[in-house]
Amino acid sequence: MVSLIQERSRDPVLLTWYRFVRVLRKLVSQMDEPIKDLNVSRYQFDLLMQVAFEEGINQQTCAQRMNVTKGNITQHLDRMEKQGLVQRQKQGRTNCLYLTEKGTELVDDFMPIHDQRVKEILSILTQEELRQFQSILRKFDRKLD
Amino acid sequence: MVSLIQERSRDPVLLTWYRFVRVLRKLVSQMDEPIKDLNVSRYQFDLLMQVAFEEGINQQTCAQRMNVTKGNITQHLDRMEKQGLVQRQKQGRTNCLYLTEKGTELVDDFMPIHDQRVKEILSILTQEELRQFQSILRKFDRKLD
DNA sequence: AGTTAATAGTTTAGCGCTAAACTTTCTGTG
DNA sequence: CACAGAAAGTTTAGCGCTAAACTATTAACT
Repeated sequence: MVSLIQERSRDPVLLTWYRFVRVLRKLVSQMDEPIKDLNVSRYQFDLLMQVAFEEGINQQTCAQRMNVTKGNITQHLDRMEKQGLVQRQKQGRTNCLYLTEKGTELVDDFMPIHDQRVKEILSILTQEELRQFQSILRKFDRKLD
Repeated sequence: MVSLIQERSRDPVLLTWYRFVRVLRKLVSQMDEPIKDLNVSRYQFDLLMQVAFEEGINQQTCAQRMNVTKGNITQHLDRMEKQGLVQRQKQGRTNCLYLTEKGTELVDDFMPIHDQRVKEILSILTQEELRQFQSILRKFDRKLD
């Protein structure tokens, strides 16, 4: 048994998988750092960006675009509404979402920092590697539907 | 402002980032599926694999190898010990971890299925792409320390 | 119009994870 | 030897996420 497990631990495909999981965890936590200072998480910021991109968007659409459940959106909005970043406007059964002034300010201030951070991390790849990376991700993306 | 945001939404580097985050979420949830049937999560299974790989390993080492906090390991072990999959053996201030019979059985039964699943997902990449992917991940891995 | 379906949102229980404060045990140095 | 500090584990508060059951509104069909 032991030898089987040790053999397994040298399998390049499995090693790639574990590295993938590990790298993502690191990447995401790196991304979170600068946002913590503003008392807004990366997830909340992404949500804010959705609303900034399309004012009046509803929660369902947000959930679909961010690939999360609508329950999750509800929870984040609860907190963000309390923080005065965003507003729900009930229209029948749907909620239309709008940025408050404070929310708009935060997006304006932080978007460049956020983007800079992403680019800084991805800048370790060459043009060619970035192209390869995109193509690989697209493949996964298509496969996993 | 709107035009700036819309311009941003076409930036290839940012698009790559968002795709990366999205793809990982999908990949991880795919990986979880077959494990759910056995009442063991992927994380618990990975932990089980650590113990199988090195019987008598301690929690701290597990935490380091899995890139998680030791508090997290404590929590998982609590549940897994209740399920009778693993045993703690206190030795001074450290806990030595051992698989129970049930735990060993689960590893034996499930390891091939788990590995098959990983390989199936990664098999959409060509040899060349897998090589590229590994090299890209290694770069991130080194950068993020 | 009245009943059935689907759709939007909320709630709740629970897993996964962290950070930070807290025991307990082990060094190491004067 | 004693006492400071490091190291291993535990606890707790809290965020991020899901699934599933729930409410409320709208659509659709006869």
